[in-house]
Amino acid sequence: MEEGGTRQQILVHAARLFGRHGYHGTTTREIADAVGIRQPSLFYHFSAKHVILSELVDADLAQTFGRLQEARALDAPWAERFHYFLTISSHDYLTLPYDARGYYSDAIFTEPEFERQREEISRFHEEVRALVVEGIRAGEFMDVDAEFVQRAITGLQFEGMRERETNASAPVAHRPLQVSDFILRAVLVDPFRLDAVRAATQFRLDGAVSFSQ
Amino acid sequence: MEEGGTRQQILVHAARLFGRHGYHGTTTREIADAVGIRQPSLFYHFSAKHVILSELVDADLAQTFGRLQEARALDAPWAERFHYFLTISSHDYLTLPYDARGYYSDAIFTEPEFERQREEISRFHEEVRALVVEGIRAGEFMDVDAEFVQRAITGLQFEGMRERETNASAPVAHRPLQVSDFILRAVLVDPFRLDAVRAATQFRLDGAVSFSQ
DNA sequence: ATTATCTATAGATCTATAGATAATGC
DNA sequence: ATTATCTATAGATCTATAGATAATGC
Repeated sequence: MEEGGTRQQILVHAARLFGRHGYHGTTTREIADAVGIRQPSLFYHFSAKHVILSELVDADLAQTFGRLQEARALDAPWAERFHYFLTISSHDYLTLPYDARGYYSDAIFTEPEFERQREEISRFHEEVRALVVEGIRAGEFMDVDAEFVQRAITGLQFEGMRERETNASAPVAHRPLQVSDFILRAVLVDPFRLDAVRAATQFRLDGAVSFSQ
Repeated sequence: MEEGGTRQQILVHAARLFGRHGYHGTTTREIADAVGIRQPSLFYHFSAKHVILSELVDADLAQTFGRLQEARALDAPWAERFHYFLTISSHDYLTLPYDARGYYSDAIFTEPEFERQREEISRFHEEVRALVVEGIRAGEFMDVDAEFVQRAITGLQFEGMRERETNASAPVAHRPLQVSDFILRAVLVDPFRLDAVRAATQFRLDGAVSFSQ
């Protein structure tokens, strides 16, 4: 085997290009040029163009699902679990070698070849909403519309990703905490709990990841 | 003259298709089919495909810029001006005959033929950030990162738009207030001011537009 | 004459396949 | 023999133009 080299380069460059110009706005020739091979050579590594995007999305979803379960399993108030999930998942995709999420903003998942991804994304959103509902039931969150909050998270994370693409010099180090702080402050029954909640997340991440803020 | 009919239909259907499949994911044939004319007949009304998107974006930007200036000119605390702007502009694009914003999510504005739009969007974002900074200076808003807030707004509004497309039965009537409430609560130094701020917006809109909430 | 459509098609892509070629490993 | 590339190209688009046609208005 000893793959890695070219195959990984294709994924990295495809992710960047899909993020910048959309799936349909990126040609297989452009990806190949970026990698430094001829266009047909792509098809030795991937059977079709859509398989490249599928693989990127699958990897991203698997990681994010894992983070969600990790956060849910914490023995802590729902606000802390939610804040932790938002911080760690934002951090994840801001530090990936390629930019996930950039390609989510394309309205690509309406197409039949991405049906599986569409279903998984929808299952993921369901689980995020369930987390919000737990917080509401526990009396920690306002009686917000869970779907709205889930959409707000998606919107914020997409924008965070886009920033990374459009503004290379952006100080992304404290973005993950900004995302989670922003959302928690908007939903907490007692917004002044935020400092303590953030401190708990920072404590959990200490050693593993370091944030400036 | 007596245009209107076909030309307007092209704009409406193109907007819907661009929103659903992206600019590059939509062909001129699909637009024409939706309108009920042959593909080349599009070019009698628009000199090129990109002119259709340009016109849609221009109309949307002009309206939103107008709303921003209307809000800035209010004789009221910055929190109220900001809340009013967010509510009215969200309401605008949720009630348009076609879905603006859907096509913003495509990473289309990196292409040279949309340079003017890119510049105007960037000028618009600058003005939004300026509004946030005024609120911070006045001591009404937390010392948040204005760029982050501006991006949060963009993200939330994109998602609101996407909801409209993917979920036809969604109760969008109260979405505008949800967007503005969510953001204000996240940035207000005193989150408990929100009820009064929202009431001021509702009073301003009374008669003009009606919200359920 | 003007307006709005149509058919036919040029010319430029774009994805994917076929089959050759070179390098490496047994 | 296997792995990874290449050249050449088929076949399917996709945008846009050329020029014909029908309907309306003077």
